[in-house]
Amino acid sequence: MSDKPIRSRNRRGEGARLRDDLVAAASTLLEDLDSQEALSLRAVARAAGIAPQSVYLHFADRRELLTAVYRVRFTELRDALLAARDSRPEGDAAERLSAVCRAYVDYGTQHPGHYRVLFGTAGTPGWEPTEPELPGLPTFQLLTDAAAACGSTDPRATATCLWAAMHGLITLRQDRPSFPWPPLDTLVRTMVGAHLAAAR
Amino acid sequence: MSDKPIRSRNRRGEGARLRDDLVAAASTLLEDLDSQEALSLRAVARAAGIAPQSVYLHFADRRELLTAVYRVRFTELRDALLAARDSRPEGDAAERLSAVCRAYVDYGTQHPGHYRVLFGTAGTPGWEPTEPELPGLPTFQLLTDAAAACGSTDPRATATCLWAAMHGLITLRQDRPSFPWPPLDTLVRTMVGAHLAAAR
DNA sequence: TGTACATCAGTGAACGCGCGTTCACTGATGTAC
DNA sequence: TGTACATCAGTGAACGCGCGTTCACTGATGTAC
Repeated sequence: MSDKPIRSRNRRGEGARLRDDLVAAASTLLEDLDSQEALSLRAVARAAGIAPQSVYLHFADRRELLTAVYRVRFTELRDALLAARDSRPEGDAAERLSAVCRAYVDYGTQHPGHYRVLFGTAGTPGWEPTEPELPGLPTFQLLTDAAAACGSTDPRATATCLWAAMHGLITLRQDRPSFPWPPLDTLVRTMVGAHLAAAR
Repeated sequence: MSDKPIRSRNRRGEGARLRDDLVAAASTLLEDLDSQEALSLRAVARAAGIAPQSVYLHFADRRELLTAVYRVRFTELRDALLAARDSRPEGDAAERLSAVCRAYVDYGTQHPGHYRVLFGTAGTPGWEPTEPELPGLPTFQLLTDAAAACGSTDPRATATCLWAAMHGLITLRQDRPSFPWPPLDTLVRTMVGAHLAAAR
C-alpha cells in the first residue's frame, strides 16, 4: 500500500527516461478508467513513483501528457490496420475490407482503455476542432479505399457507416456488458457483408 | 452572476415539486456536459437555487438523482421510436425500419446531452450489470421485429449491427465535429439500405 | 375562535478529500580550469 | 590531478478549488383541541 515505490533518480543526461515512464504509467492507468478525464496527473505521478510536480519537468500541463499518450495509441492502431490490409493479396477486395474491419474491432475490444483514449467521449486531447490537421484522416482513407475496391457506389459513405458501426459495437459492448451480445464474429461478418451486398 | 436565484420555498405539502425541479435542472446541465460523471450535485443545487444539502431531501445520493434523469430520458426515446414505427402502414416493412432508425438517429443528434445520459461512456447510473432487469431490451425488440419483417436471416444480428452503427454515428459526429461528415440522410440511408440489400 | 404543537421545507456551518499548479529548494554529477 | 562551479533531476511545502456528504438547526404553516 506504499505510495512511494522505489525509484532511483535518473543519471545526469538521462532525465528524459522519466517522460517515457510517465506515458507508460498513464497508459496503464487509462486501461482501467472510463475516460481520459478521469485520469489525474497526481495518480500518474504516484504510479511512476515521483512527486506530482515532477510531471512538469516534461509536460507543460496535464493535457500535454494526455496528448503524448494519444500519439502512441494512434500509431499503434494505424500499424495494426496497415498490417491487416497488407496481410491479404491485392486481388481479393472483399477479404481485404473484412480483414481491416476485423483488425479495427479487435484492437477496440482487446484494448478498450487504449481505444477510449483515441475515440472516447470527451474528444481528443491536443487535437481541437480548430486544428487544421486531422491525424485520423489518412488512416480513414485506408477504409475508403478498401470500400471503393469492393465496388461501393459511394465509398466515403460506406466507409463512414462501417467506421460508425465498428465504433458503436466496440463502445456499446464495453459499456453495456449485460446486453445479450451475439458473437463478435457474427456481428463483423454481418456488418461488412451488408455493405458488400449493397455494393454488388 | 448571482448563484442565489430567487426561489420561494414550496408550500407545505408541495415539497415534491423540488424533486421535479432538480431533475429538470440536472437535465439542462447535462445537455452541455460530456458525461454524467461531470455533473456535480452542487451544480444542480446551484441551478435550482437551493442549498446543496437540500438535494438529500429527495434523493439518497448523487447516483439516485442521475437515475431519475435516466428514467425520464428513456421514456422519451422509447416514445419517439414507437411513434415512428406507428407512423407507417404495417405493410411496408422497409419503410418502417427506416423510420425507426431515422427517429433514433434524430433523437441522438438533436439531443446529444440527453442521448449521452442514456448511452454514455460511464454506463447507466442505477442499472448495474448485476441488475437482472434490462430496461432497454423491450425497446431493442422493436428494432429486431422491424428487421425480421424485412426478411433478415438473423434479425438479432441485424438489429444489433444497426443499433451499433446508429450509436457510433451519433457519438462520433458529436465528439469529432471536424471530421468531414457526409449528410446524415445519406448515412442513414446507406446503413439501412445495406442491411436491406443483404436481407433480400 | 384562539392557541399550542407537530410537521414540513428547507438552511448554516462544517468535514475531509483529491485535484492542478506554483515556488523555492536540494543534492548528486559532470566539466572547465 | 584537484577543485570550483554550473547543470541536471528531481523534491518539500503550500495555494485555492470544488466536490459529496453529515449534523444540527430554523421558521413558516397546517391541524387538533
